[in-house]
Amino acid sequence: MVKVKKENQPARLKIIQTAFDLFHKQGVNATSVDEILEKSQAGKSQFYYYFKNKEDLVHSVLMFFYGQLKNNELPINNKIESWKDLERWFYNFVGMQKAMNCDRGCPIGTIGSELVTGQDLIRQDIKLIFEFTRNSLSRFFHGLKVKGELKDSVDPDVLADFCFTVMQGGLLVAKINRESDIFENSIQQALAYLKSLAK
Amino acid sequence: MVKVKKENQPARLKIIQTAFDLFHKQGVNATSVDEILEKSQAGKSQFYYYFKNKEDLVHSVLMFFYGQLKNNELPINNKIESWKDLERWFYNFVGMQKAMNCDRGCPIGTIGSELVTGQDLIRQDIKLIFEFTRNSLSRFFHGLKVKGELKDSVDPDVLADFCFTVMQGGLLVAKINRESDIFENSIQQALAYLKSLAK
Amino acid sequence: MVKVKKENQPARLKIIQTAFDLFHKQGVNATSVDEILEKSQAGKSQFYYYFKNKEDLVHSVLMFFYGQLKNNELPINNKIESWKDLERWFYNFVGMQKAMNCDRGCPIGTIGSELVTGQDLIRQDIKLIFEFTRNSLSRFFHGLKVKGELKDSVDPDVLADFCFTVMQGGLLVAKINRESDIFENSIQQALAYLKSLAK
Amino acid sequence: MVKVKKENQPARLKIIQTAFDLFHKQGVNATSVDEILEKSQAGKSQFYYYFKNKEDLVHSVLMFFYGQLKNNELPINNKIESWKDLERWFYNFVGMQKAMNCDRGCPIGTIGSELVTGQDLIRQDIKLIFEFTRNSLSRFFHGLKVKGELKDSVDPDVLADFCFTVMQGGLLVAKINRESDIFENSIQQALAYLKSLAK
DNA sequence: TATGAATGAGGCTTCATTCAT
DNA sequence: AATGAATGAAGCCTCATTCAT
Repeated sequence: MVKVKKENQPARLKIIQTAFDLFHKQGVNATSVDEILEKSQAGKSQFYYYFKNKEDLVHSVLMFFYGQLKNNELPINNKIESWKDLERWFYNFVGMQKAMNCDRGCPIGTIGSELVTGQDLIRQDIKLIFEFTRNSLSRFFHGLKVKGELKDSVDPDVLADFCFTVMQGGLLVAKINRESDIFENSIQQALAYLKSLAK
Repeated sequence: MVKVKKENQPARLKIIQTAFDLFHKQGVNATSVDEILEKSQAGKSQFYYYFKNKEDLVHSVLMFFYGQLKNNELPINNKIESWKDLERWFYNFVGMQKAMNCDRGCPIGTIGSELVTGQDLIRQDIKLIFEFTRNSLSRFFHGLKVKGELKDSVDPDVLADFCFTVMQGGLLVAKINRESDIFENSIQQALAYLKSLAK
Repeated sequence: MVKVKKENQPARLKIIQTAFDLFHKQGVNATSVDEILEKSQAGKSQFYYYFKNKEDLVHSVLMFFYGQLKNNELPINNKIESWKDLERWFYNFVGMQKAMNCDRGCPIGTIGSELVTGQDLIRQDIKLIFEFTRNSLSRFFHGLKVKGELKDSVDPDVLADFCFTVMQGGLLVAKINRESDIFENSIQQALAYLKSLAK
Repeated sequence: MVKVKKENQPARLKIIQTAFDLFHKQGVNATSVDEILEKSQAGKSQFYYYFKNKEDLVHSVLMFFYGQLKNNELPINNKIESWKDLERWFYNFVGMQKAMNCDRGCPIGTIGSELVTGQDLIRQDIKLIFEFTRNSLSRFFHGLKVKGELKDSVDPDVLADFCFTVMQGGLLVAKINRESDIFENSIQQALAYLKSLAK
């Protein structure tokens, strides 16, 4: 049987959560192990007890996020079952960003943006998370199609890609501009388009 | 007679170009001043003769890029005058990315993604570059509208925002995935939408 | 049981003692962290494990000195209880200086001389040390007065200030001249004056 | 015939005056050649045209000061001819220091405090300046003695040393404390003593 | 005289990581 | 399972000085 780690490792969890927040705020490269440990009130050697190295921490952070995503523990609606849900899905990102004064982008995209050739483990982690999200969208459009509520010509997966791209681009641009209007304009156009595909 | 300074500073130029390439490849934080100097074959203190500090270099890199952009010295078509041009504009990014094995994203977006609160100078630089690009798109849609070739309800600026967001999102996602299909799918949908707005 | 930390940090102590000696010899600004580490045989990063930065080291050095001063661990007699003690107190400085070929001044005054606006922590440290020394003198003169052995008109604190000033000036001038005769002449006059105040 | 340099070398003079001010404010070691040049609006190479190196600049600064001192171009009264003059001489230092918020000590003493073994040229320069000052005092006390206004037992040179020491000590302590009361108290005592030697 | 560009050593500090206990 | 101490490479930046013109 698998050990239930989380309950017995509060230090590990705290480190992961702190790291996630700092990575989100300032990226991986700008975040030192020391800063993570200081903010998570953990000792220097706890880190290397729980994680092989910094990259392993990034991996763990992503896996932790992925676990929360799958278990629906995040304030992201990945059960998209109606147009209303899709709208909510989009505007939820805007809302989260505004709640942070448009200071941050997508936590995963931020990490992904720093990827360089060779970081294949982390790349795979992010792809996994991205795919999960795209699948949520995909399922929605597939469902519409099955129900005959979408034009025959459209490919549900392609629509999911489109939504995902607008979301990522919007979050990045809003973070840079510290203003979400471009993001919101883009969402509005994307939704207008998608709805135009309804039958 | 006025001295033309830039032409007489090959070292400065070389540093900027090398830095631009390295920032594009691996981000600002992962690029050390030493690496830039080594790759640009410049002496250690040349750097601080020409630039106040690393941030000033980033600023200079962005201003250099902005200058090239304005002078049409980049392989980016910012004279968008037809739907064909718009398509080319979009697919140009795909092509550039593919030429680098989808190893990199937008050079400017990559720098922007690393921004943290307080880096206002660099933020302004990037906003300037982004605005210039959005203006190119905006002008095109404005032109269409003036000519009566666009539905009355649409706002040209909003369409520009939309295109820009798709471009940024697509570049980021393609870089992370090391594959451009999601980007291409998104472009395809974006173009389909935009053309649907034509009268 | 409470752990006694300082005893377990030989590296930290060694660094402080080495730094004190180098600061005394050549001042703070002329002493590099590297030199301190080399001479104290400590690894490069030991330093920043124990001290926040160079200024923190200066602070620690001064606090260490202050601790020694308070605990009477220095070859400075701060129990001045007789005119003989006062004489010894003065000539002790001459003796110490001569033992170093008049190569150095007051270790604390030397640090103080390099102070610039804004270095308030270190300034306070030095003021603390100076005050402690002036208090030793003050107590002596107060005692005399209480015993009726001092003219009524004199203020014991002012006499302490006077002694302290002569000491600081003498140490500085002797260091610069690499010769203590001016210092000794001044001590002689100071003592003559002070004794003339006795009843 | 000797060339009159000063009139023809405004840059050199400006550098020296700027350097003097910066050395006074923050010491020699904390003052970089670059800072001097920036503040004196001189080009990099003017410096090495006029001065062999930084040490030569310090030497030149001291010689410049010495020249001013000898020519009575400084707000320091070195014509001490009465007890009133002596008082003025002392309190003049207090006044100058207060005018700078007790931020600085003796410009020469500050440089002297940074001296290390081997800097013999500069040491000699400072000794020269100090001697000149002590001579001013000496002459006054000698004069008194000749006139029979001083007790027979006193040595005028020793009294000069005493005054000088109090002045140097006072300036240093006042700079460190950013307050001149200890200095003033010491002057008061010194004057009381000296006057007590009058016949 | 005067200039901007170049040099390279060395400054302070932070990094990710490992060791001994 | 956890600790503080240690490591050394590397980070950014400043220094005094010299060169070519």
